[in-house]
This record gives sequence, structure tokens and C-alpha cells, in this order.
Amino acid sequence: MSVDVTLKDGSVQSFDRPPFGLEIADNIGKSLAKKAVAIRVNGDLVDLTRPIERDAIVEIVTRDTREGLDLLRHDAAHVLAEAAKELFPETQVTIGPSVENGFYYDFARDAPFTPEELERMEERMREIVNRDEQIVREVWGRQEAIEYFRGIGEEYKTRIIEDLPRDEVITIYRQGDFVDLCRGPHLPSTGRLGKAFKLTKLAGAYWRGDSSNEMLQRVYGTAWSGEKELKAYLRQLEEAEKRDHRRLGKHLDLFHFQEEAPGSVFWHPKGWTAIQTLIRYMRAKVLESGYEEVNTPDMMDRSLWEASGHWEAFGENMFTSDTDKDRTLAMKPMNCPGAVQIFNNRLRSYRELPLRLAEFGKVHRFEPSGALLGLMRVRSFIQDDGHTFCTESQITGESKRFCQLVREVYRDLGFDDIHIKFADRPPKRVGDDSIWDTAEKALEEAAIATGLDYTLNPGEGAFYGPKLEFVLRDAIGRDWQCGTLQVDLNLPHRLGAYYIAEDSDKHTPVLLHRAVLGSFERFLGILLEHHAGALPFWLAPVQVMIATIVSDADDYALELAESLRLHGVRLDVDLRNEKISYKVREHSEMKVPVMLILGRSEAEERTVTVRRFGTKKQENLAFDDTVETLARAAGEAPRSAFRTNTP
RNA sequence: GCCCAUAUAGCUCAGUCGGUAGAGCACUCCCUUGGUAAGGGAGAGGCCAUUGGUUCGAGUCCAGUUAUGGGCACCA
Repeated sequence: MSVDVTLKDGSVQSFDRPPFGLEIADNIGKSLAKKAVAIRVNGDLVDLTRPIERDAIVEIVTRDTREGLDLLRHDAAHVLAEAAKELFPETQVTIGPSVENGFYYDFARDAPFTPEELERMEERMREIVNRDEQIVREVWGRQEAIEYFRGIGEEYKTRIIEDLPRDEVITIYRQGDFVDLCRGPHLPSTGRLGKAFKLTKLAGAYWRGDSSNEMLQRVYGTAWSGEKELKAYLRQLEEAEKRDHRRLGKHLDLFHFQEEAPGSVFWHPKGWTAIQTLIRYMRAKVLESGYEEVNTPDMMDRSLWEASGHWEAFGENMFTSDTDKDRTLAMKPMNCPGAVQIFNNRLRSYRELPLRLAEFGKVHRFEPSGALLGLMRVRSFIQDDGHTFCTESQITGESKRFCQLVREVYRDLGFDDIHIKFADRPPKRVGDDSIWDTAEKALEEAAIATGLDYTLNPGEGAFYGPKLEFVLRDAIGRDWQCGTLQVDLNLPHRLGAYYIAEDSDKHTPVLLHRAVLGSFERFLGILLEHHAGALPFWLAPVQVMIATIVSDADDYALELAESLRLHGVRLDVDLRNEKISYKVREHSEMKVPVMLILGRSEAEERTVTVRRFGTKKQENLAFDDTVETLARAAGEAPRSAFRTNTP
């Protein structure tokens, strides 16, 4: 019996018996064999140690590919499980997949692991790698597997097997004395894992991801194809930590949190300036896009929330007040019911549609304590909210208009890498399928019209309608979901909204909920991390710092400051008795976009030395030119503004 | 909400075996007027998150609470 395998380059290797992936790799080259982690046989990933029984098209998968790395990480999880079982035999294993940047394994045991035990497990993992144990695949009978795992007290593994489909082939991987249920494939031996891994953290995690189940002990680790990659990853973590908006918020004196108001921000003057600048910008953009701005009450009677359905669905996350003994008032977690009241306040004609109401409303949500995270997840925040009342046939046009707005805003704010997620009908929903058809088609058409990438999230829509979600990628490659467009086929009806159509009858409008930035608080957090704290000129709380070299220049500095201030430039003056290098250092650390440096010669010649953030270059300008340039920059739209922080 | 960790000066952090709290930066004052990332000196600043317990004695050990962080669950 002979087997021919065809390689990626079209060449063929012939064997007179079923070959192993390892042999094929070896025939191609030693270095490839060294990097190989699996082989792709007619499209399926297969162990390097498994014979290839018949002719096939094959491709060696190496550790430096996406798939190879996943496999490597999965192996790391197995080695971790082996280490845990050796050290703590009473611990039960459950599941251990590869994840982005690494892997984890969930264990069941009475007491959580301690940080010391984490270290011991990592040491043991290195021993297991050094032992270079063969990893052997075996096919077992279903009953045999259940009895085996039950016999050794592995209840979770037993349950996993019991829940597998009847016809599933049960495969077992054996490495040393450790035997685990696994689909595979795996490396030929533990030695191939290499040294580029590290256990990183301990966490609790619910069995099967369900909070009503017991909590397991999760051990996270990271693993890479080589030590260079591991180091690069650890460096990247450090970089992300430096950009952490919580650190920057403190350092740049933007905001703080304190115990008395968990999840709510104390905005300092500089932080609030940035927020207000963002709001001003968004206000101009939405007015330009055909919205009118409204404002609705922060607290409204419980009955309204019952009518809207919020009380039942989200009541547990709403703050309430019983100051008035006779009624319960609730803080708004969303602005939409208020917007509907404005729509309902008088009879509406179809001629008014689409009616676009924008609201920069502050909402309060009682988020679970464990969910709070700096500015990213808070209990009260300002939304750049908007509600459009329209007819079914207007959904497409309105959606396109909104997608256009989102694109412009994101581009203005410096985000060019954007994609859209389209969430269509969930199994449980309200409304006829025909109107879902219309709504989904409208959103999809609008998404396509943007020319941006979009992906389908099947069944992820809200019960009241499908939605688009706008995701942007920041400077260090992280994705943030910010904008959203949701069609609501439910709320207008629930709150009795209607308009008089051409046929003189009452019709229920469709409501579009939409936000571009989402929450101003969170978006500023994203901007801070994106820019590593160095906000662009138009957004910087302090745009210009005037620093003197000698006190003889003080009067001149104050004159320049006054002139710039009159032209709308946000600035500070540093007349302190300090050396100029000291001042430069300090204001550079505060990431002020422009420093104007004044010494004796500037004062005498009525010039200004300009130093922009991120560069050491100095520029000497006349007094009037400086004022004019900076005044123009301060008045300009964000995108075209004085780009000072991109050297 | 659940699991784990953490909480010391405005900030970043040290504090051994339980014996009355320390550094650097920032701040105030003095000297220095110096040309592009830290000039020098002096001073002030702490109910060691909070409540209780153990102890002759607690920043330190134990328990509760709160907040924060990392995860899980949640995210209208």
C-alpha cells in the first residue's frame, strides 16, 4: 500500500506505508520539522504523530502561524493541567482552551489556588517540558471513557463526555501519567512547548459560564512561539499600562473617583474642559446632521418606567428615590422614554417625520460592583444620545445618514480603522417578521453603503429590533465598541406614540436609538489611551503653556497670554522661578501640545520661541504670527486642527 | 453579584521577627534669573481605608465592612 502526499508547492512525496506528519516535515527540512506543530491533511488539522492513511494534500503547520500558536497554547493548557494534577491530586480538571495571547485551565477544588501555588505550578510545567513526555492520541469507547473518568474521580470530565453527541469519536491524549479527554490535535511531545510561556493570573470562573453554577478556579497563562515573542508581549502589556486612562487621569489631573461615589466621576477642571469640548463638538455635528437638541427629566415616576417596560426588565439596575412618600421616582437609565414624551406631547403629522431629537442626557445605572472599571464602566454618564421617529420606509435613509455621521466623527477624532457589527433577529422578539425583514434590510443596506467592513452577529439583536454596532480600533490595536444604531419596533407602541399619516389614520412610528460615542466619559478614556494622554490640540485642556526663562520676560508673557486668551486659546502661564529645562520637562510630562518660551531676547524683539509636544525642534515666530496661528488652530474643526502631537 | 489580590504623605512606593512611621517627587519658604526633559538649602505634610478582635503593645496577626485592581457573570 502506498501513500502519496501533495505539498503546498505541488510537489509529491511517496511512501510505501502511511507516513507521519513529522516524517513529511523532516523530508522537507530540519528547520521546518523543528517548527512544526501539526499537519493539515485535506483541510483538517492532524497530529504529527498520526499516520496518514491515504493520499492527501498536506501542509505543515508551524508554531509561528496563528493556528500553530493556538495549538501550542492548547498544549500549554494541558501541561498546566498535568502540573496541577501532579501537585494537587485532589484537584479536578475541567476545560482548558487557548485564548487570545495565551490559554487558561479551569480546575475544580475546595480551596482557591494561592499565588505561591501558581509559582509552583509554573515550575512544574517547566519540569514537564524538560521531561519531554510523548503525547499519545487514543480513541476510546464512550462508555469506557465515562467509566474511566468516573473511576478516577473526574466528575466534570465525565459530565463533558456524557454531554457529547452520541456519534462523537472520543479521543484521549496521554502524556506521562496524565490522561485527558481532548479533540486535539497536540504536539508530539511536551518538550516542543518550549520555554516561552508564563502563568499570569488566578481568577474565579463559573462552570460552563453560568453564574448559577459553582465557581471554578481558573489559571491564566500566556504562551508564544519563542522567547522573543513572549518578551514583546510583556512589553506591550507594559505599554498598555502606561496608557491606562486611570493612571493618566491622575497624572494629568483630569478626574478622580472616591469611595463615597463608586462608579461616578469627580471631574477636575481639566478633565471637564475636555468633556465639554467633546460635547460642543458633538453638538455641532448632530445639529449639522439635522437633529434638534432636547433635554428630559433625570427622575420620572415609576409608572412611566413600567409602561416603557424598563421597570420589569431592568428595574434592578435602576436607582430609585422615595423622598416623596407617595410615589417612587426612578433615575433614568436611558433617555428614550423621555424623548417619547416629547414626541407624544402634541399631535404629530407624518410631515414632521423623520423627527430627530438629540439629547446629551446624564443617565444612571446601578451596574454590578464587579463591573465598574475606571471611566470605561461607570454608574452615571453622559450619552451622546439621539432618537429618531420615522416611518418604516424612512429607516434606510435614516440609517445611512447616521452611518455617515459616525464615519465623519470617528475620522475627525482620529480613528480610521472602523468596522461594523450587524446583529439580526434573536429567537425571542416582538413584532412581525415582515417588519423585521424591513428593518434588517435597512440596516444592512446602510452598513454596506458605508464601505466599511461589517460582520454579522446572528441572533444578537435586541428583542425589540436589530442593531448596528460601530467598533473602532485604537493606536495599540484594541477594539472598542462605541456607536450603536438600534431599530426599536416596540417602545413607541408601548408608550402610545403615534402620528397622523397621509391616510388620516393613526400610525405608530419606528424609533431609532443611536449614539456615536456612546458615553462621553468612556470615550474620553478611549481617547486618552489612544493618544497615550497627549490629546490633540483642539481637545487638550491646556493647549498652550507660556514659560518664561527670566523674570524680565514676565510682562511680555502676560501680554501674550492676554492676547491668546482673547482669541479663544486655552492656556496657562508659568512665571515660576525655575530653570527653563525644568519647566520644559514638567509641561512635557503634562503633555501640553504647545509651549511658548520667552526669554530676554524674545521680549526685546517681540518674538516667541515655539516648542511643540513630541519634538525638540524650536521655531521662532513673531508675536502676531504666533497669536494668529494658534487662534486659528483653536477655532478649527478637529481633523484639520493644528496637529501638534504627531511629530 | 461571585473568586482572588490590594489599601501607608498629594503622587510613586519602602516599612524585617508585633515595640510609637520612612524615601523620592510634588508642596511652602530662602538662595539662585538660569536658553529647551529635574540648580541648591530648609520646612511642613500620615487616625497606616474602616469597624471589631488577639496582645502589655498592632501599619504589621485574625475577622467583618468599604473601595480599588485582575478575572467570571452582567452590560437595557
